[in-house]
Amino acid sequence: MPRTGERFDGIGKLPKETPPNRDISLTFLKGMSVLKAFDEDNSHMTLSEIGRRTGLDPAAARRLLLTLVHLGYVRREGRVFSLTPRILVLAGSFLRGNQFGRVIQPLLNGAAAELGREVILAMPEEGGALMVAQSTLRNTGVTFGFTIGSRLPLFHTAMGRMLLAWGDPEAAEAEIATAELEAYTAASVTERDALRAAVAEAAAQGCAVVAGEFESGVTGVAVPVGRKGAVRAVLGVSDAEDVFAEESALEASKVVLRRCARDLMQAGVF
Amino acid sequence: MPRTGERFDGIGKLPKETPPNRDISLTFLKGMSVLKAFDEDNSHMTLSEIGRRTGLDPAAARRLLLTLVHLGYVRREGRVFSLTPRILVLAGSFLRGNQFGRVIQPLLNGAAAELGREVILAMPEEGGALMVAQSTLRNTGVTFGFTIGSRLPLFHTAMGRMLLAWGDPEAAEAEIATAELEAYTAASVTERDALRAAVAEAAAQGCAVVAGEFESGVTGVAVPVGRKGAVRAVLGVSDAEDVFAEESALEASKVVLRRCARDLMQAGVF
DNA sequence: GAAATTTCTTGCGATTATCGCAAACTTAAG
DNA sequence: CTTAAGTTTGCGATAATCGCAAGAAATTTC
Repeated sequence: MPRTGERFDGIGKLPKETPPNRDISLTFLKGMSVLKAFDEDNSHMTLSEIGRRTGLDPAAARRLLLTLVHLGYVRREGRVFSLTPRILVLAGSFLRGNQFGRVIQPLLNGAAAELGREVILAMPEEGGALMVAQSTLRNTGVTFGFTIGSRLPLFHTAMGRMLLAWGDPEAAEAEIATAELEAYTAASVTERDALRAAVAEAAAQGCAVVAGEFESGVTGVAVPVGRKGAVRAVLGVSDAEDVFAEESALEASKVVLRRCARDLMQAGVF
Repeated sequence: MPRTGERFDGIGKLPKETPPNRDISLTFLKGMSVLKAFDEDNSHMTLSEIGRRTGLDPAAARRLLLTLVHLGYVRREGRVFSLTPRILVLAGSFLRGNQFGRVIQPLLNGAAAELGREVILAMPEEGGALMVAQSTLRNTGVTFGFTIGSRLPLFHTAMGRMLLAWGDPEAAEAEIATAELEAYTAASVTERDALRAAVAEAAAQGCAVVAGEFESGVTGVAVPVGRKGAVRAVLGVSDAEDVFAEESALEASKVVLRRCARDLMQAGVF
């Protein structure tokens, strides 16, 4: 008998093992993969596109999609489907449920005011640093195009490297050893040993400074939030390289960010 | 035969009609209701709480929950479940997929710089105005505690009233006629006829001004984005009442917000 | 500290929701 | 106009899900 329908474990990920786990709902899994199929580069999709992206039968994809439409998370205009803002309600639940509005945001704003520079908070997330909040001071343009929910690369940003350095060492090593290294700029470090050294340096310093490896001419500074080995988040700022070339500016950033990190811990939100 | 398992249509919402719609996936529906069960006031829940909130059998709730844990959207610490930041990835997909980072945010910041005051963008969402973006200038403290994904009431905020006035008139009337009116402050208008008049006024003016009905001493100003009768969003600012008592400040806000609304339309994002 | 209560987990068989196919139908492309 | 691609619907086989109920594990109460 030809098994056409296969176990399912995410977008395009073909079933390798088949653990008959009765505690995981297959249908829900597939539904979520349909929701996940909408990303920055695929915000508007037709049914067959979604079917292809998720590896689902068009008929199945359609039913899950219609369920999402029914719930109001997806809109349908003719033959194209797209997310509605309702998805932000879920995000808002996370943000406000974790005191982002009342506790975290003011602390970020305070640090940003001191530094005169935008401060960003990111949390670890599957192969990246996930932006979860940013100060509402003045947008410097450096982080142009990035919003809450943006993912920053682990290897070539200060925030990413700090997460690696302050998290589980084994996980970091596994990441460094296996991930494919993409060069964003000419300055991007793409040798694994050099990356290990950079991460070790950040671990030793308790802060990471990365210059021009993600965007040319831009330097990032990041400090950890949480205990070493159990990092909960990172705080970071970025600005033109020559700004941080001055030692005092760099030092000031570290001091303020560290104090902010401590305040976040003391506020009990991390 | 005792029907114990019932059709399902959301949190706590008991099944009224039972359309055997083959195009809606029941399991997915339930799974999403588990996800939805996490909100601002219930960010950390135990299994049985979730079961109660969703009306699901504990066993079923558990399986759906474990599915979410498996996917990384929910974390489990002992017996309490809570959302992880991964939920923000979905939000980010919506935001960046709709040009929020690169187009909308700069326009908002521009308007905010002109006004020296935070500008908020909200979209219509089931009985409320959903905050989808805010300028990153300086937080005035007026919107303290509100973040992306926050829902503002329809009746007692300028943004909400503008949405009512510029959207489908029948829907607005239905809303006004049936919704229960909650008074946030002593100034809150709670008579339906008075609300109808206020909404009509906003429709006539093409902008809404609401003073102290949501927060005492705070006035909001809002203008629509989109065609009348087919509003896509609203732009708003708020500040202390006496600030807007001066006619020139009010006018300036309207002018800048309207220009921003026009730019948003021309940018093709709405 | 033991009993009582609530909560959580697991197994199971009945039920039924879901699946993929294939055919009908629609829209786009050549 | 013909061909191709995409979408919708029906259908029956299959397998996933369901609620229950019993057992285990906490938590609370006395």
